[in-house]
Amino acid sequence: MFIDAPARRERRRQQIREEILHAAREIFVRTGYESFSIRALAQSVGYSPAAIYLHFENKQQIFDLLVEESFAHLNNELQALIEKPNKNPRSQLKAGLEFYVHWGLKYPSEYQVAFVLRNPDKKPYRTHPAFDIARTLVKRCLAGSGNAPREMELKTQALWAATHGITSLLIQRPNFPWVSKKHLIAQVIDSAVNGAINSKNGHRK
Amino acid sequence: MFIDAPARRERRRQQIREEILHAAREIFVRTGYESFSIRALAQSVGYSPAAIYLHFENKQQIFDLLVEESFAHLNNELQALIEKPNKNPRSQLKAGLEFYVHWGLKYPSEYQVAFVLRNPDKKPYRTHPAFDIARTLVKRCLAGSGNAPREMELKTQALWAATHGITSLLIQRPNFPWVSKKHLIAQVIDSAVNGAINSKNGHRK
DNA sequence: GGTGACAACTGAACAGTGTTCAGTAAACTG
DNA sequence: CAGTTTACTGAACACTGTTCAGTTGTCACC
Repeated sequence: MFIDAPARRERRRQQIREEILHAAREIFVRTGYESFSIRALAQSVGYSPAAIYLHFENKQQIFDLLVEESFAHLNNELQALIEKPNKNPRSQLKAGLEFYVHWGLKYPSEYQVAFVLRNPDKKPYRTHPAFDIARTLVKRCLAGSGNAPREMELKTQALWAATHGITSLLIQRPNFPWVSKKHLIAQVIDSAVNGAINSKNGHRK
Repeated sequence: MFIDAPARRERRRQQIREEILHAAREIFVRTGYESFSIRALAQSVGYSPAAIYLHFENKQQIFDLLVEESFAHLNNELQALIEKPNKNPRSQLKAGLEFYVHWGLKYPSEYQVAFVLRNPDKKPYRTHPAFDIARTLVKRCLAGSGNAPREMELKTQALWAATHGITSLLIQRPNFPWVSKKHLIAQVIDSAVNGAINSKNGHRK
């Protein structure tokens, strides 16, 4: 034998975990997190409901894993976006924020679970990688401007708040008579960025 | 008899409805909407769960009524605030938005039910009175500036988005390491307002 | 005062939900 | 082959929102 049975079993376990998660994601995006049920998940993978709990702690953990995976993708794409060197920091920041909004609209269920559902005091608090990226972008914009770290953090948080606001509203209220989603996103982000980063070379129209 | 029995009964019914709603609000604000249950409500007013359905259509309707009532209060207070004539429109707008945020933080459960929960396509869409107030404030600020109605609407929506963003984040993530809630609210609102209303007499520090 | 109509209310049930646990069956180990 | 470990299930628990047949109490009319 080249691989011992314990390792073989562990591999098999991992395989099943992923199979369950895969099915979970399918149900999750198809029916939304609100009607996602362990029983439906179990049935879709051909297990009894109890079997799910041999592989996962509880329903919340499954949500967390799905969301984490999705946000890892967002993170990668954002990272790639900000590594393009030919753009100035300011428009890179804007592009990043706009990308964030569109990503949220593309994966509304993930976004909702991540940001909209109650998040009780679990964990000391892990900041989202996307937020870290925003912070470095802000720092780039404000490099050599004499801004204190505290102030940069404040501005990053303000940027996030505004961006989150338009994202979550567009997700939650798709049928509100928005005058123009595209212009609205641009308006929110432009205002927030202008308010955070003094537009030395900004020109008001 | 001065009052006929049907009217007497109807009055009694109304009284009970209000008693139930009162108890519902108490549970609602104490335990949050997530753990609000018809059964708990029934027990707290000394009825069987089924009795609740003689007075209300379903759980959602009870939520709706509670939220509506709360927002009516917000609306009144906002209305009073904008009728103070001694302030210029711009700072009135800011004050209104700040008031909105603080109101949301004061009544987080109501705010969540109103804005955070899925709102499927029911009704053609009733805009919130608070939003209407925001619109008139924006119009006041931009009076005689040559802004088209569409543009004013866009700016109002953008203001709302940013304000909602900071409100909902502070509600959902009370334990995030916010650098300063007070400054953060101010930063978000200032940026949004500056971005929406050209600051003729605005001075950057 | 007796009787029928109607309103208010309840007990029990239905169809769900997340989660646990004793017990079984299969797989691996010595 | 016996014994241990692992994977899994059936059934149950404690909930949830909601419905409905049946019971009680109140009122109006004869």
